[in-house]
Amino acid sequence: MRGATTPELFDSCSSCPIRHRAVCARCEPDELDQLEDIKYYRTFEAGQPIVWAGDRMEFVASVVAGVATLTQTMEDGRRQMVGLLLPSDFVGRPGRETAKFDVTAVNTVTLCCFRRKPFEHMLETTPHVAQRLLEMALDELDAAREWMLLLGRKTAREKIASLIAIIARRASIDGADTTDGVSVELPLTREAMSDYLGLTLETVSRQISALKKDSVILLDGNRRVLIPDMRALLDETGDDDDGGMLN
Amino acid sequence: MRGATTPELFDSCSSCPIRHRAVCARCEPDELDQLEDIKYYRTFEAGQPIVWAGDRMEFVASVVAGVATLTQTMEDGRRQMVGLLLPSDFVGRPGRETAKFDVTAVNTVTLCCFRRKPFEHMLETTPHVAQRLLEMALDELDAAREWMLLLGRKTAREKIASLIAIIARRASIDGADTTDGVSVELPLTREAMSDYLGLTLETVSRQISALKKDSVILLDGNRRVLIPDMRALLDETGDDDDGGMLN
DNA sequence: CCGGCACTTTGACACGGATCAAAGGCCAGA
DNA sequence: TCTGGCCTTTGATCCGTGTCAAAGTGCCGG
Repeated sequence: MRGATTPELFDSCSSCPIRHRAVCARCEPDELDQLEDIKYYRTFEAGQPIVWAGDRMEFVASVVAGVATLTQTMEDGRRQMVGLLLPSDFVGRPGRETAKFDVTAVNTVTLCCFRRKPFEHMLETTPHVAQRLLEMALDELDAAREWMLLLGRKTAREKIASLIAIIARRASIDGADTTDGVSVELPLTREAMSDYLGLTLETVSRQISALKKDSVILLDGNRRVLIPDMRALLDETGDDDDGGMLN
Repeated sequence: MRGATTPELFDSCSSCPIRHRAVCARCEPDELDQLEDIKYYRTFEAGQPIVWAGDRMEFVASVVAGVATLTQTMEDGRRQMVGLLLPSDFVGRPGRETAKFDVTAVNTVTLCCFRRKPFEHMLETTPHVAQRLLEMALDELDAAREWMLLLGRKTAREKIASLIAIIARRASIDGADTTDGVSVELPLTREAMSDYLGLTLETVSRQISALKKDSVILLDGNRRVLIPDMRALLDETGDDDDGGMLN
């Protein structure tokens, strides 16, 4: 998941065709050449599996465009999302032979893939890549821990409010005007939201309706959400801070 | 949290007084000198707070002995454990000024602390330390994701069985005989278990009683658990694999 | 324009776990 | 040995969310 990384890093390496934080920030030209040799792009359509848990992983990758999910499934079909991958997020784990989770495209996804073995080699020889990856992994760990609080202790209503707040925050990273009403496109179906939140899709639907009835949110179609008052939404999340949404 | 790191790494640097994976494996003598300068030990008694969320963090640390927890608390008192820290686990985050979670000693805890600023400096100049920390962070991320499945989708009974299995696995890393019955000391109170699992302590108690009634576990006092048949316990966890418990 | 399909909403009811309450162990200190 | 406090167990009841069912909505292709 994308954490609180500085936008400058993202753009600091404009000569790199990847233009991607994970491997691009602070890259030297010869390192970029090295990357060029081992990288390739792949595109996946909405709903398509990217990897299945247990598959052999030949690559690690960066999400360039689109949204993908990381999920775990139990034998009887119970499913839990454990990662939501947005552009700039990293897929795969250096040093791991077989995937541990299912990765699925939510909409059209473009990945910038790196062959795993050479990428691992580069990790060992190019210190700042390991440092950058460490930073990203720690951001994800923080996000995972917030998510654990949500899963373990929040009510269905708080979960929905939190999810909308999380998506709104990410969508408005480059500071869209927050003063009077924010509009967000939910990239997920009700079912995917339920997998994220540890609920059923019926409960998700009911709680969204309830928040609408109470004018905390407005719906435009059933994917676009209008937030008339961000403060009011944040009050519904159960969090004591604003998650960096307010000034 | 401790992941599937090789025991060799732990012992590979016997000259290092820290004898600790995070910073010790593959250390060169001069790097060890550098570490010596910035390290100090601290001990905390059972129940004592180690840091509060929001506190300024002057150090990062390794757990040398004892058990500590990472928890988040909501305004109304709802609490969720988000990390269980055992010996060799890492505390704190390089680059972070203020703690994000409460850290509490469960029993007597000894930390090997490193002053944060110099440690961060060493991270930048000593590549293999960043690589090692990356590996540890990714292990923790995997553990956090398993935990998310537990919190979001497992029943109370499955949660309890999973927790006992997790503790049993860690306790018997150096291959205690698994063939006929394993005995594990639970380091946590029922309340701490409930914080781990996203349950109430009453439910924890009831489900432990139920597993006992069904002879999946036996109790010796109420902290020591005997597992007559590991396979039977693992069947109760809802997981499809054995989590590396069986041969 | 219509039909079909996937997604969503709403309703009725069931059930697992929370809540409230009280009693039972266990250990440290007097 | 007795006492007080903390942890744990057990019981009764309640409520939030899951489950099952059916109807509504919107979109794409024919």
